[in-house]
Amino acid sequence: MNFCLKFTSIRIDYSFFGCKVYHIPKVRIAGAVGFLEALEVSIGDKLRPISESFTLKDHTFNLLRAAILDMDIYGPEADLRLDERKLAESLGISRTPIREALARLAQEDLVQIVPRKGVFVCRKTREEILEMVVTWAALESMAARLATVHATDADLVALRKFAMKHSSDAVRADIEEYSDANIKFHQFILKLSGCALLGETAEGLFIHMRAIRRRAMGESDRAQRSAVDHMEIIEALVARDADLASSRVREHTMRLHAHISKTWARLEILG
Amino acid sequence: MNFCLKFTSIRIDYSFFGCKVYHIPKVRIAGAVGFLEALEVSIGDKLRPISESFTLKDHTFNLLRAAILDMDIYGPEADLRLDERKLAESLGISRTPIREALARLAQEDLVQIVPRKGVFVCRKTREEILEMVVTWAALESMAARLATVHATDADLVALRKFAMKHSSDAVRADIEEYSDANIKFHQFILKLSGCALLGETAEGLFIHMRAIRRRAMGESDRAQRSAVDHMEIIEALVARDADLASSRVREHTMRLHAHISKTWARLEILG
DNA sequence: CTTAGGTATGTGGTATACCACAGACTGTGT
DNA sequence: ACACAGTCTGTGGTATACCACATACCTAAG
Repeated sequence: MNFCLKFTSIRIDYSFFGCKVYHIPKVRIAGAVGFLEALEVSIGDKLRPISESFTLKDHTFNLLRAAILDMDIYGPEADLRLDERKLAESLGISRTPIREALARLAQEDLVQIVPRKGVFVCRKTREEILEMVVTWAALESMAARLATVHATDADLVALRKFAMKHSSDAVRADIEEYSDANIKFHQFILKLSGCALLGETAEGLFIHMRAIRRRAMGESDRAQRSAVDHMEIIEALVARDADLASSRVREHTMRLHAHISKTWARLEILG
Repeated sequence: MNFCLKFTSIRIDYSFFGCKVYHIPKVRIAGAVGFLEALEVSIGDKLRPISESFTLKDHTFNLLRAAILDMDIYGPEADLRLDERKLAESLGISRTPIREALARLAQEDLVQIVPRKGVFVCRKTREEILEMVVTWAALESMAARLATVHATDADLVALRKFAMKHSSDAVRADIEEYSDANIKFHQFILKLSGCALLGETAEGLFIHMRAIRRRAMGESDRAQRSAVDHMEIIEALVARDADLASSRVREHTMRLHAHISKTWARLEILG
């Protein structure tokens, strides 16, 4: 009934190190391992600076985030409820770090916290998804513009190589694979812009997109068209034509917008 | 020495309602006021649904956020340290809601939490600021493009009216005032796009921009030029020329980029 | 005088106890 | 049979205690 992530407990018994196992001795874990190694090699030699400041809060955040993105949010009767106590039990930790992780997830609009009611995974509406695509288009078209100035010839060769390798996937492979390559292509362009923030901001959108890609990107003719689009974008980049690259990227992404706009209706009823 | 926000305690003694004051009875506050009013008017008449689900966590988040944005982060010896316990004492609440608020602030990149060290207000580097401007330009140029389709004639009249009202400010008024009007103008365009997410994403950037505007936008010739730019942008919108509006917005914002790029150097040494 | 090592203190991290509220349930009176 | 009120249970919200780590300070050996 309740939401249940398939976590295996991350609590480990480190009592053989002689330290009291009141709660998980975080940094001690890496530290202890390093110590044991050090006994057999020269001390102070290969002691990496220790995994920097691992905290349950951050770990839980990443875990939950991945789990939420992985689950099928839009299933007709997906359980969107998150139970703090059950999560705490599953992970073998207390509620505190979980609550802080949830607070961060809420800030990312991945979950909604309703006081005294519960924590719920956010399901995006059609309109919100369309707006995400628009925003994505905005970011990436700027990225393409910058890439015409910032990217090296070698960068563009690599990009073309990547695109060609996966263009064949578009016709044969399954949607999942195509979608992955597709997103990677776009991330590539964002990276070539030389503006990290563009990529990071877009990443925040991709995360949500991934959850719905199976439902919105599934037609092979789109994949074909997409491959052509990609090549044309690369041409514009190679030509160092900022306006052309920018508009081609924008139009390419807005085609996805139009596609979702048309096909999402049938999905809405599932909610 | 330590960071100290000038909070007045928000703990109030509600014991006269006969309820145990173990911790702050949140909703009860609004509820109790409503109750007293109800004694004098007809019961059940004007009882607004009560401020929905007020939580200390959210309140603290907003408080801290406002306080951080208000402080002069870039002062030569600004105290960037936040002490959880001191904040808790100042606000008259426990650390728990504060920590959750801080977790959210960290997610927004407003503060950085260093395990076992402390939580520090984030100071942006020149490069990060420049990237924010680029991203802002990306969002707003797309917004302008959409606005040429989505905005009504009445909207554009209102926009022109707003811009003209404040163009006079540009020459006489102080930078603070000009900057406020300037940001509002840009928010206006983002709103006219009809795409809320564009505005929200940009808002996340403006928040950081506000903190540095005093140091980056302070030259009157820029203000003059800015007013002209704004008018030209409006013309393009009125002409419903998507490409022109888009590029004018982009170039306008990128002029700020160039300006900061040139003038920020002297500020860097303050850090 | 310098410095390694120990100690005291303060910080954020975590666990835990308890609270108020929401909702379901149940029993009783009509 | 129904309506209503009381209770029971489960949820997130909050406060608090205690932990491990980081740091500054102090002490004693060189």
